[in-house]
Amino acid sequence: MSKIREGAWTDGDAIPAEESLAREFGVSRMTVNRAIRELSDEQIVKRIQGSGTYVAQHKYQSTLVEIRNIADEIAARGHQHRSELHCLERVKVGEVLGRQFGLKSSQMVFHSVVVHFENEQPIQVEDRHVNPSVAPDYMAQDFSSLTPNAYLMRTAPLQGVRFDIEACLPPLHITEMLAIPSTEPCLVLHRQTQSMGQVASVAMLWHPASRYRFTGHF
Amino acid sequence: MSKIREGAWTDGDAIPAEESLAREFGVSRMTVNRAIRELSDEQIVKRIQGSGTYVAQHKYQSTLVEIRNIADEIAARGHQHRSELHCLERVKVGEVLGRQFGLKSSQMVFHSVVVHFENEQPIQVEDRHVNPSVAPDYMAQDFSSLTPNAYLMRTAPLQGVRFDIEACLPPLHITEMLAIPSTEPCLVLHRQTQSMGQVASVAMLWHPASRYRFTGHF
DNA sequence: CTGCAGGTTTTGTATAGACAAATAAAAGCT
DNA sequence: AGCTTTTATTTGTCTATACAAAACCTGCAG
Repeated sequence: MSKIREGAWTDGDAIPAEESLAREFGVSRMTVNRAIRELSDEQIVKRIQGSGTYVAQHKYQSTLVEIRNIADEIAARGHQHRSELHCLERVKVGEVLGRQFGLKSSQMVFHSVVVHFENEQPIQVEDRHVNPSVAPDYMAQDFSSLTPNAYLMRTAPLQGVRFDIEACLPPLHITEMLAIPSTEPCLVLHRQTQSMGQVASVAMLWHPASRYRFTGHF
Repeated sequence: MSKIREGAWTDGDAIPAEESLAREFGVSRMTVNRAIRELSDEQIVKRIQGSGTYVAQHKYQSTLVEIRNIADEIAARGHQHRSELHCLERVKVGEVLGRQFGLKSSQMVFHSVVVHFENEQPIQVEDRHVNPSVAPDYMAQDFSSLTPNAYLMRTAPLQGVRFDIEACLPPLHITEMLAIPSTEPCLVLHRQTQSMGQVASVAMLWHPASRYRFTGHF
């Protein structure tokens, strides 16, 4: 009854009032109310009493690993975020990654390495491979002002995520970027995102054990 | 308006009809309908048109860290589970744990340490403290046949969970129980469960990095 | 006793109307 | 201009009623 907006006006900020929708579709306001309330339960729209209802950007999140910008996460803690681009290139995807992307090992993908700082302390190394057919302009982005994650989120609508978390003793180049001793373990989030029916991105996110943990509740 | 059942008739199978509830509380049937529908959305009750509404057993699970028995998890992989009880005692809760439990540091709690094996390989050290007022018979259980987790799940209805995941270099006694070198990091799940309005249990689950990872998708 | 038909109960959904509560906008005052 | 007060808009909630759909129950026919 009210799935018109799925493809249509997915803006960021406005929806007609209940009464106009009721008149437009020839149903009662209670019916519109319930429909919109259910959309609100699903976090698809946000309602503010006295103001109106606004479409919310879809925030895919699981209890634990919500797909959210590390920059936003740091900002939410009231801290300062900065990132350093260490690498941005086109590479052959290779055998192992190729299987994850569903590509032949000779095909090319984008590869970026970004280090994220929280209050000038390195907190995450983001080693990411991106499917060019999903984000063809990936290489042209300025990743000092926009994180790769944020760019992908806005470019390709997220359809699904697979991830796993493990503890690792990091290789040398990771310890250097994170400025930790080689004996300190890392918490590694391996994340594969899907978009437009393909694997959009495969990322390894390295966090120093002493400065990072995943947390959640329900 | 309809939180009567929280403490009351949590059976397995029956609730008065909407109309009787409406009469009982002096509200309209639509109001009752909405209230019960919301309970149904939360999976607290199950409704069958034409039949009635029945209270459902709660199944708490998150995408990643579903509160599930490690024994079941291992069985689901087609492997064999065995556990060793290393410790079962009453101890003073102390300062730090006391804060988590909301108890005074001099009060007593139960403490158990169990090592879980998958195909005879140690895979988890479960170091758990339990609130006696939630599970007074905890010490009398036979934890070789039933995991502490399984016992708590059946004894105390789960209301909420807080957890975090970190990477740690394990202390010596953990490396011994897991039979790993002292240089191997551990993936540590720290989990606090709530039940009957109190903190029921605080657990630290140690997993060797080489043999365990958390995984999920959505 | 079995099987089918019809009636009853119960949930599902929709409607029009009313008032409360929160926000936003406009008007008025200093 | 800056502030306060009033007004309008919009969502939140509840009500009483009506009919549809599914499951259940009862009685009748064979």
